[in-house]
This record gives sequence, structure tokens and C-alpha cells, in this order.
Amino acid sequence: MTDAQSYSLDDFLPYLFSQAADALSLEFQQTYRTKYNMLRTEWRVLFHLGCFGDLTAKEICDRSNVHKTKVSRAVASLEKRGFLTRETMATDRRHSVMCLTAEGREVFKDLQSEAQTYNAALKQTMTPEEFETLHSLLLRIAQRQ
Amino acid sequence: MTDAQSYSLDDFLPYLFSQAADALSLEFQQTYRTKYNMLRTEWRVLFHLGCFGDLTAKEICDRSNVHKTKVSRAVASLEKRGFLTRETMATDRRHSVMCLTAEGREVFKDLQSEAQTYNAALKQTMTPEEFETLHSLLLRIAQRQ
DNA sequence: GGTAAATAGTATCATTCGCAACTAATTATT
DNA sequence: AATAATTAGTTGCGAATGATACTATTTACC
Repeated sequence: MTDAQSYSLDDFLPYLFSQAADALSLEFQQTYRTKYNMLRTEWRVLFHLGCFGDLTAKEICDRSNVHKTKVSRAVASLEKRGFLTRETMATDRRHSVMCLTAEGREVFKDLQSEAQTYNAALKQTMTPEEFETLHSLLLRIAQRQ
Repeated sequence: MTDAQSYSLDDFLPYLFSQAADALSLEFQQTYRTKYNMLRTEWRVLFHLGCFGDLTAKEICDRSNVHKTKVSRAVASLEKRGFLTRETMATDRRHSVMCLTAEGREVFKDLQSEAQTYNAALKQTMTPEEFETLHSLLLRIAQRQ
């Protein structure tokens, strides 16, 4: 590897990560944008509730590193569409716990199946060893925040 | 790996990529935001010109997969700050070729050095084998667009 | 050669984002 | 117990984004 190369965009990891993440996001968002007219943050909130059970907005913020205003707006939108309900906690009325409705769970199941199909196809494009390395690196780097 | 896990966010590559890319971007943007009050697209345009020589806006769009309106605005901003100049091509007056000014080259060199330092530190957090695997996967996935 | 299609880049406008200020509720301090 | 500090969540507002329409120029085609 020459000096010139090591100084260039082609080896700069934050840039490459961003390009790769954008490419995947662009492909995958078709599944929730066209079918349910959902934004990415809305998809994330839905999946946090679907995958991890009932949570407060704060818990979703902490898990996903999404800004609280974005989560707040996504929650409001999902609630308006009848995909989730909120209940103020009796023990601390600042918190409200969110819970998917029957319809919300239906939508989650549908999109979860789409996600699994997409993910499986993507895994197919790499060897199991490559996947393991990638997966552990992604987790490690995502922890940095 | 259980079924439940394979259906969950924790293994979903587009999500993990996005989280990792965001974490790195958040760290790295300090170098150009605080020092030069630059946006990411502006940084990218500067680096395309610095790394690959004079280009038209269209060429930057094609190389970086950034929308032409974003590039257009980034170019206008860099021009206003005196970091680049534009010259309409004589052979086709629709194109204009951009060229870093002396000041623009200075800024590029400074930020390039920051980028190299950052990248080297990031590489240190993984083995050479991990890096090679990661790098080739990132390139492959970024190509998808 | 004149008209239509294509291309580079800009402008417009509606949507989304992110910061900061705000409300409401709880906890800590004295 | 009163006041201050903290926390969860929302709102308002200016900045950034993205889709579309537009201008100017070139190329294709009849």
C-alpha cells in the first residue's frame, strides 16, 4: 500500500462505512417505505418494541442512540396510525411505556419477515468466516457512541 | 444461533452498519465541524478534489453517490469560502471543472492529516486480518448502489 | 438545419432533522 | 417542607435534505 493510497478516501473507514450503510439502507428501506410509508426511525421504534418487548421512549433512545426528539415524533406517528399505545407508569408519571397493538404486531411480523429475508440474502454474499468477523467488528464499533 | 435471535435487530446487518457508520461519523466529524465549520458533504467534495484531482460536480456525484443538489450546495459553499474555483469547460459549457485554491489545498492537507491519524487509530483496534476482511466487504457492499 | 431528447447544474418547496427551550413530574438539598 | 436540580418527553424554529421543476447547453434524429 503506497503512501498516496493510505491518505486517500478509498481506505478511509468512516467514509467506507457510510457508503456501505447508505447502500444497504437505500435497498432495504423499500420494504417499509413503499408498503407502509414508514420513516427509518419509525421502523426502528417498531422493531425495538417488537424485538425487545414494551419499552419507554427513553429506553429506545438509549438502545438505539437516536435523538429523543426523533423518537418522540416517530412514536407520535405510530400511535396516530394505531400501531402502538402508551400508558403512563403509575410509579413515575414522567415515563410512559409503549406497547404494540394487534395491528402493530401484524405489521412488525410482516416487516420482520422482510428483514430476515433481506438479511439472509446479504449473508449469502459472504463466507461464514467473513460474516463472523464483520458482525463482531460492527458490534464493537457501534458500541463506541 | 436461535430463531429468535436471527429475527432480531441484533443480527440485522443494515441496522448494525448504520449504527457503526453513525458512531464513526459522530466521532470523526469533530475534526472538520469544529475547526472549519464544514458539513459532511462539503468535506466529501473537498476530499474528492484533493484525492482525485480536478473534477466536475457530476463526476463527484457519480463517485460518491451523493445527490446532485447536495453536491451543488456544497460546491457553492466551498466556493464562497474561497476553497475552490470553477471554470466552465470550453468544449462543453454545461460542465464546470472545480479546482482547489491554495487555501483549499491547505485545508485539505490539514484535514487529510487528521483523517489519516483517525484512520490509523481505528485500524489499531483490529487485527490485520480483520481489517482486510472488513475493507473488502465494505468495498463490495458500497458498490451495490 | 430544425426540432426533440438528453445532460449539467441550479432553484424551489415541502419534509425531516437537531438544537434549545419548554412542561410536567420526581428527587435531592437544606 | 420549600426550593433547587434532574429527568422524560414535547414543541418551536432554523438548518439541512430530497424530490421536482427549471435553465442552459449539447447531442440525436428526421
